[in-house]
Amino acid sequence: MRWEELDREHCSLARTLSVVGDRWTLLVLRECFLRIRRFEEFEQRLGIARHVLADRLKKLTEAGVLEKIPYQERPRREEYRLTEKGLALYPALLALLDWGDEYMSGKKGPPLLRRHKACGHVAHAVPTCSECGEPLDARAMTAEPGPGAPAGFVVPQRPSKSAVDK
Amino acid sequence: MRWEELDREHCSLARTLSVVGDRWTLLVLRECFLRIRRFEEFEQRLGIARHVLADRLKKLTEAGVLEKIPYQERPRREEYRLTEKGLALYPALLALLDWGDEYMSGKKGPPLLRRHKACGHVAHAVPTCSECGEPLDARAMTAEPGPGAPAGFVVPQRPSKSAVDK
DNA sequence: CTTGACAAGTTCCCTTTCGGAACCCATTCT
DNA sequence: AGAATGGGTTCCGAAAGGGAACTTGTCAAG
Repeated sequence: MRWEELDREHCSLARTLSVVGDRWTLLVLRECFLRIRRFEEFEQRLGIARHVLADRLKKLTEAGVLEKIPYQERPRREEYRLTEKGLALYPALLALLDWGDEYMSGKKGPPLLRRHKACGHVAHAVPTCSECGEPLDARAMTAEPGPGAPAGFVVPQRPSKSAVDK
Repeated sequence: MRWEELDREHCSLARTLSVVGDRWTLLVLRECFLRIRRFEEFEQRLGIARHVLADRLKKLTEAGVLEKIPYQERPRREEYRLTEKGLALYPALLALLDWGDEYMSGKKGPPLLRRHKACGHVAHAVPTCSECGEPLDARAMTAEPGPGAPAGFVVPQRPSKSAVDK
């Protein structure tokens, strides 16, 4: 399977990854959420090769995650800003960040803390059920085919037949 | 910046991406959460080149996200299972999945629905504040240096100086 | 008028990684 | 003995990435 085929997969994760599932893309988005908007700023902060940066910004723009907004004419210069679609990636970034804080920090602890403006506490994100509000974990959900499922789609429900689930 | 340098970055997102920030790795993890555990199963379901799969499984195992568990001796065969550290990636996968459902589904809607066992409803994840329980979005948080911050670390707080924030 | 600076790319070359297919190896089945 | 099974490794050509130099449009300084 190639990159270009990913977005035709019948899987929302695969489709998401066709947009953001790349080495640099999520780091570019991290910068966007930190209010970085200009080509040179991205380049200097990330140490990314310029043509790779140009490619990622172009793809993110085409995907509707970023938009180019002119901030001056003559010479025309544009900066990149998150769209609504891009802002909606925040929960995903936050979840990855929280995992890194928890499992990848050194002895000293996480390098960056996030404080919830509304309550004033240093906080992390807890995924909760949109319907009942209870916290969710890996085993709290079951999968089932949805309206966009291809014909004959099967959701694997059990471990490999000869394996005994612990 | 190269791959190998990513895990030395003072950023939890970069460190997380040094483990899972690759084209295939998150798809391998998707399969893990669907209870796929064996080399051949991963290969057939993903259509990934075998040596790339071997490499990703090795790296995930070394990172402590998966562990190899023997399911038979003579010949010795092992399968890959999520560790606690791996299971803790569920919120991140779920957030990416939900974003894909929302923004990348075709007209027909998402291909796979997730039902919350506890309440019985089809649901998605809502990130909420660990301290006050309110839902979080992109602008609800501020960043500040934490205990693991490098000396002289600066959190960008404002847009580029000449830009007017909309 | 020429030179320089700036921002945002683009081009070039060389190295690394990937996709696809073939091959390997220990063990069991027929 | 020969084929099958599971989990890899090896090889090749193609694609992507790293790094540096070059381009373009415009203004400001000398």
